[in-house]
Amino acid sequence: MKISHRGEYALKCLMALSFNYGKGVVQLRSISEKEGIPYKFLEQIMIALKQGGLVKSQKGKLGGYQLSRSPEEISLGEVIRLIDGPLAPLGNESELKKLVKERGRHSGLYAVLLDVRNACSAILDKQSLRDICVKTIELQEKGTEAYMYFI
Amino acid sequence: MKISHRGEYALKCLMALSFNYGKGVVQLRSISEKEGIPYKFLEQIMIALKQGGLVKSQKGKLGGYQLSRSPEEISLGEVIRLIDGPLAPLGNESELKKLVKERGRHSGLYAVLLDVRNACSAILDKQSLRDICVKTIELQEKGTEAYMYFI
DNA sequence: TTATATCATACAAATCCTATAGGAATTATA
DNA sequence: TATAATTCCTATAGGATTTGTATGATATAA
Ligand code: FES
Ligand code: FES
Repeated sequence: MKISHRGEYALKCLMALSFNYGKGVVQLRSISEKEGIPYKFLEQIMIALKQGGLVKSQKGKLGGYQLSRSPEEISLGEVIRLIDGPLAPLGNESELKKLVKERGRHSGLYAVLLDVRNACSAILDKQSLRDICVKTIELQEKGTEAYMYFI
Repeated sequence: MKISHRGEYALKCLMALSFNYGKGVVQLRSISEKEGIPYKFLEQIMIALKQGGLVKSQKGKLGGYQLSRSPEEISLGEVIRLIDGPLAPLGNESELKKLVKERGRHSGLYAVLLDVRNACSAILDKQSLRDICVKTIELQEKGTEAYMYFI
């Protein structure tokens, strides 16, 4: 698995929406500027996130985006799969399983790669956007409020 | 991390050399045909593996390649790093560590990505080429000898 | 001398990624 | 109603990366 710029932008943007969950919509312009993400590029990413059911939008003036579920119901794994594909170093879970079962000349190799994909999934499917918020806040120095986004 | 065709070819080729360790050199033509790897592409990959110190070559007629260390002294991690770069979903270990320590707006996110890279490294740096040989043989049906390469 | 292999570089083709552009549709507000 | 601000949608350019081919040089066993 590899996280592209596109994927990193998506994650950062969703973190911004997580910090603002329950406070209405946030506009892309604001996120784009704060995170240094090219505006028109971000627009495309958000369309994908919307089609994937992670965010919902409000059109028109004063429109914007918000999470469509609470941050604790969205895992990192779900985001990364949506934007950058399977969480495996090669192929995907079922493909790797098949290669192992075929018992070919490299089944041992694929078995280890399947272990890797399972280890990655175990972490990324467990960590929710909310967990990341908490972790980030914990990592801040006491007294700093760098994690505050748009309030 | 993502394993490219190039990386997969390298791993398969090194497995062939592992199964033949101690029996002299193996020629690329043979590996290329058996594994379905484009011959001239494989040549390039082998040069990289040689420069990385994983294999040594014998030139001229009856030449070929062999592992420069025993299969148990070469880890999957070392191979993948050499061909496809760092074992992290984003950047590399020291870069991720730095991003976490900076305590920026996304330190929590990078902390989890560092966990992922650590999980991947833990597996791939531990598994040696010999381990893969053993695993592959174990996965074969009794009586089959599909793992036998060039004997 | 010949056949066969590695070594090295250059380059072509295809694919993927990043980013930009232009405009349509929608909505709040003056 | 007019205007401004925003999401929505598609096309496409440019660049980077990956994959593979071509050509020839060099080394060595027979
Ligand atoms: S980071 Fe690629 S599968 Fe784990
Ligand atoms: S497979 Fe990409 S870092 Fe684990």
